Amino acid sequence: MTEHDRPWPTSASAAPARLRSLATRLIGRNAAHADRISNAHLATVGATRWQYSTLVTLRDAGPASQAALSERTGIYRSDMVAVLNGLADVAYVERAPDPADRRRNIVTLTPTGRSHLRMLDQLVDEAQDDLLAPLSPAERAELIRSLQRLDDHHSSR
Amino acid sequence: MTEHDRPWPTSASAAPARLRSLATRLIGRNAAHADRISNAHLATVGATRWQYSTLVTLRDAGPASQAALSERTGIYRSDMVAVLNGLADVAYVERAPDPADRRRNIVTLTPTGRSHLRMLDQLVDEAQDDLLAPLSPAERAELIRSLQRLDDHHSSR
DNA sequence: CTCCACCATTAGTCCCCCTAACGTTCAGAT
DNA sequence: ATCTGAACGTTAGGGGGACTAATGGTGGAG
Repeated sequence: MTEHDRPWPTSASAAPARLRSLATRLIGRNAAHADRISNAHLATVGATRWQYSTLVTLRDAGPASQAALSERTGIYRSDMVAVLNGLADVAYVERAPDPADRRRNIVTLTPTGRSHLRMLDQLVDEAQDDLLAPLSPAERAELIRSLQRLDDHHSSR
Repeated sequence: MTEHDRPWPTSASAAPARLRSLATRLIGRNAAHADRISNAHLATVGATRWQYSTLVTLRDAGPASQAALSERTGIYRSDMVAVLNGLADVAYVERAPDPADRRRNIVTLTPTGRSHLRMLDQLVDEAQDDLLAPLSPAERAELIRSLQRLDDHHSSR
């Protein structure tokens, strides 16, 4: 109980065990690492994670409205506007009004955008490798599977 | 109604498989969940994660300077000032000048702060349980172990 | 004594998540 | 045919967390 009679450790710069084993804290810290790493890789060609998510979604699910892109990527529709502005400025994407519903824009991936995306795929793969470097392939798969289950559980609600 | 046959799928609100299996993305999304959950639990008694990290560090490693607390918690020295102001205002912590080095403040956990911390411990435990709900105990341990290895790897460098 | 390093503190930047509000357009009910 | 509610794209802005810069005070080494 009494600790007032002994001096405090002056060095010992490690976090206490209680903190080190907190899942909420570990995930937050690794998210910071992950952001730093993937931003660094994508920045080498002037791209961002938001742009990548959007382009991938267009390639995989085809042309879509901005609202659909928002929902699929998780990017807010307010922010999606700026992302698409950036992508349209360099012609990776085309925005055209939907003839069937004039509230909508139909966003389409251009051939230029598609080939640019292939480069981004590589950069993103490198980022995954950097982040997961300490883990074996089996451990990586297991980690991803667990994280997917957590995300599904908390997203569905 | 007259949906015709549009070339793009109108429903299908799920993210593409490529995105769903990206570790960098999964960690980021789960970090958002984790932040939301632990903030919600701690907010029930008006506490924050920064306060909790600081109090735990004081309990586990004893009184320390603000710089030491910064290094151990990962909270920036600039932000630590405000955290300690808040904790000192409610007397969970005491700040006293170090007689041996007058640049330093010696921060000490008060008895009141110690008992408050026991309540926070419970709230944080509940947050861990909420976050990891879909996983078995073994899976939780495995996940935490992997995340620790990732964090150690990226922090050391 | 001087120079450099460290300490606590203030102020402010940047990015990301999220809300609010607006005008437009659609669809369903009256 | 009109009214009402909702969805769409867009603009503007708040708020939190990570981080930088600059300052005044202090300590240690040469």
